[in-house]
Amino acid sequence: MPELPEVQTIVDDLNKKVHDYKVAGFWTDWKKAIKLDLGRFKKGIIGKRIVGVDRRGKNILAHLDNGSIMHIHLKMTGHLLVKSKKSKIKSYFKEKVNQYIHHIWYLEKDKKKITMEFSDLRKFGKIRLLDEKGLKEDKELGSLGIEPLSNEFTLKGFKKILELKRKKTIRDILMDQGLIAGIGNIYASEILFEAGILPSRKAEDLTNDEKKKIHEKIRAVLGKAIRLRGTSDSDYRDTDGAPGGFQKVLKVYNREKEPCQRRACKGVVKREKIKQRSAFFCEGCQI
DNA sequence: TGCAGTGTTGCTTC
DNA sequence: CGAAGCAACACTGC
Repeated sequence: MPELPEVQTIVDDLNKKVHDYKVAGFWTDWKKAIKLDLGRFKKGIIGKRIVGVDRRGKNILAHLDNGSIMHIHLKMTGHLLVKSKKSKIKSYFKEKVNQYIHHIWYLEKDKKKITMEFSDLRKFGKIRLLDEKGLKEDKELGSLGIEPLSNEFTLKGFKKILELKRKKTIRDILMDQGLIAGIGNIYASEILFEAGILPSRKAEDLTNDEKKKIHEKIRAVLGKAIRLRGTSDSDYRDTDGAPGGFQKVLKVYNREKEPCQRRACKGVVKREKIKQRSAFFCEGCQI
């Protein structure tokens, strides 16, 4: 399940792999994922060059040379794989990812031909096409909150969010895309563990020191996860089909009943359903 | 065998 | 307005 670090890894790789490539063709067997008429979508992308890729929260934005933007959301099980004749498909990659490819972009630069393939087991992923104006006015992207790794995400700004949503739990706030963009279940769990704060704590009950700690850990955990190329706890893969590395250093997420990894803590990792979703935390050292 | 669980987000309902 | 529940899917695990 790609969250900010996974999407950032994909974006960085795409900038290396598909930059300046022209869309020569597009194939799909799951039209439902494309949020406009297929003919219009194809017409809008074919013949256009990809001039850059970036992201907003968990959303991938591929900019084309006519100013329009392909907006891709991988949702829970989406992968973007870039393949050339030369690229070696690793064995762990064949197991799963390949059989769920529902969309293929055929890309060309000079004589080089590659593909970008969207694998999506559960078919929740979606693809949109926006023009420059549409991007600015877009309701969906426009409603996203602050980028937690940007310079604008100051402690002061974070405190303001907590003040605004004082009745909500810190976990809900971290995962609310309209407040802070890009954090999902995995990183919310890990951030709160590192900060030593229980997910059920209400924003209004946090001390200044605790707020500062959480703010610090948001940036530290996301930063470290990007350096490790994301978390492949279940099925995330990068554009080579390779897993990330952060799952090896997860402290609480999906580690129910394991002893807490913090030195001197005799606690055990708990899993609790909070609003239909599992929260992972250590009873011993998160307060 | 069968059914709950899984996670992201938008839509519906109250 | 906000919160809660559910649907969009398909596979895993108990």
